[in-house]
Amino acid sequence: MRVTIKDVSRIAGVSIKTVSRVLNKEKYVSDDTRRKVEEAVAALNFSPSLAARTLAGSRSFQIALIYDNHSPYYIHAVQEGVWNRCREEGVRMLAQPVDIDSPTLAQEIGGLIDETHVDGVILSSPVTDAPAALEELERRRIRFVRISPGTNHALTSSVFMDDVQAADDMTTHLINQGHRRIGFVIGHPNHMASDQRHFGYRRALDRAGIAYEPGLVRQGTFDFESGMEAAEALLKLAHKPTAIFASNDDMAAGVLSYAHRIGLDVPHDLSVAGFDDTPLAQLVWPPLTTVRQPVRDLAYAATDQLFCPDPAIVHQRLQHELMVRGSTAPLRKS
Amino acid sequence: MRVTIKDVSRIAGVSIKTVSRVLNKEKYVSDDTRRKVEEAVAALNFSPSLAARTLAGSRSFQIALIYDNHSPYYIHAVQEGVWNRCREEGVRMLAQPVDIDSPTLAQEIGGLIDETHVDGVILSSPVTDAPAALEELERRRIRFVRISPGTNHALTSSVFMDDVQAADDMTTHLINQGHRRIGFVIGHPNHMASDQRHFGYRRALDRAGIAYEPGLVRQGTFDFESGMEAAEALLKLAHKPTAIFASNDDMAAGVLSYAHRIGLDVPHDLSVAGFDDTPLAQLVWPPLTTVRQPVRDLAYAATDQLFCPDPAIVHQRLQHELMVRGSTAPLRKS
DNA sequence: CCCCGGTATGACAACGGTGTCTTATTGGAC
DNA sequence: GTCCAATAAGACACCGTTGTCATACCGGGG
Repeated sequence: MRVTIKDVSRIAGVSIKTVSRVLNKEKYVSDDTRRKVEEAVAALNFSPSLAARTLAGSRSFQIALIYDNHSPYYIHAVQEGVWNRCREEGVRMLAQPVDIDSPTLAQEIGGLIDETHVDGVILSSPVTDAPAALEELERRRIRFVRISPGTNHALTSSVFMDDVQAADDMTTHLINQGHRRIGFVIGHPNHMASDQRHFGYRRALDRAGIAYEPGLVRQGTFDFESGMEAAEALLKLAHKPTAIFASNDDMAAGVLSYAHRIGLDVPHDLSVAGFDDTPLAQLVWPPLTTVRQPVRDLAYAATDQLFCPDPAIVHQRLQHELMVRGSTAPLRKS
Repeated sequence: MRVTIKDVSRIAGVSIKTVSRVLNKEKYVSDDTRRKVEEAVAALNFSPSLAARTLAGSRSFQIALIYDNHSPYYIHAVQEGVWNRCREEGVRMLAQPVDIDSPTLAQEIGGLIDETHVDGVILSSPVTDAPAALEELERRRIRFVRISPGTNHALTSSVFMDDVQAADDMTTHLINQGHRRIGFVIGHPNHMASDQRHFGYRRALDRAGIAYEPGLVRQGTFDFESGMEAAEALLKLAHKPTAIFASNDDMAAGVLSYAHRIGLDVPHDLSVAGFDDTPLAQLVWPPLTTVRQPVRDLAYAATDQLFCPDPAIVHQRLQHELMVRGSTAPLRKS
């Protein structure tokens, strides 16, 4: 029924163990033998049983990607990045959604590891900051890499981008266009990134010698709705902002929507900037100036680190990119 | 190091085999023994090795979800549905992205099955219609269920929704609001659903006694850009449509965007309808009237069928839902 | 009282590979 | 020519479960 190493070894005229050696690219196999085995493998279209390899060997050729993020775009990008690196390595990816607030989180992760013997784990934000998850992984002494962790940076290897710098860059972009009154919409309070983006905004203002005005800053929750509300509050001010920087694209879309509704012309009456460069950024009019998070690359780099034989703790920062589109423009001299 | 059945059996004071029986919920275990084993399992926090179960037994407690769809929303919803059903069953889900145009598609799928011994496969559209994939699965005699297949309906079990009826319903909704000149933007030619939605549009017109005008129908490609272009073409007609029905939300957003740019008031000057009910539908102004595809439910139902012990071929149709929002309105008497 | 089917449990091989150890064969340094 | 390290390949146990078969007990019908 199933094709096994035994069949391959028979065809190639060598021992089972030698076939195993070829499969695992071990040293001490003659070129001639290697070729014979490879031909037999191809002829039989043989794929080794992962279950058997896992049971007998010390590797499982599987890693787990654990996530709890409700943005399909983000998850999709992460999966793609991890998957791409896995494919190069001939390793399977187990995608594992979890609920970081679940009281059984540690148990679920522990069970996953015991059942599947995964060789390593990728943690995607915000699971990166769930203490229960981190403790469980530590206890099991399994290697893991975190994508965009918010806390405990020293703990493990991680890859991330600099949210502070990115928000600073965007704010500076607006300042360079002549804006002085720049509104800001803070992200969801649960997200580490929200604080960092807020801080980057302040830092850029400081450097430009512009006073930070709390009245120009509103709390949002990362959704469209909250962007609209923030825009309404900001644009009803007596001394209105000439630009609004929202901490993510959904909220920026909300700002845009409200601005249109009250008849403002974006970008000439009001510049609007977002963050994340989701597809949405190009599905609104005008297309949003925003910050591209290299999510796919982060995921790829994280997986790469997981496969790296050197177990040193490494922190890798990837570069963000300012995507300047139609929603921001130089301040009109009025 | 690792906790095994042996440890459990020692603690519980029974044989290895008996523990196995409890784990697999087999008959012929006394209540007393079962309880003892369950206590030992809990005490040791034992999770059985999937690799060993797979190797020794006839099941692998894993299924594969194979997809090649570039819409993150769709994939995410499918994964969620499949995952939810798997979790109930205590089965792992292997998410496997593929490229349906790859010449090695069959080999990849074959390799996946050989390596992982998955118990079954869920095929998500459009992999559902890749002959190479179907042949390979047939050859391996593995059970699989298809989500929204476009062809070969008789071949295997499947779950789907009625795209024709949904497009018919939406068109009828517009007709009921008094519209007679209804533009239509066809979806990507590679997608089976495109034809069906187009056909549903015609059917509704027919039934209402409205002539089908090819001039009111444009080819699109499911993306924002093509929606804008189609809108431009349609709205430059001497005898303009009063409503435009786009085959998906992205294109509808494009229509909306173009309409705004030329100063039309949606929905009073023009009604716009989409299809799919992606989150985008509520991130544009006004929010889109669209059709909700029950993607998550489809995926859940498909997985349920996969687990169903009865191997009969079943076709299950799930109900769509018309989401009437702000982008459509009764025709203004002018 | 004996036999039998239903219930409850254990012994043991097998699943398909890898880890470890052993053995044989080279080719170069002395 | 001898010795040794490097190279090449095989024998065999073992990984942690499940499938199969054997065994023992129990209660009821003849």
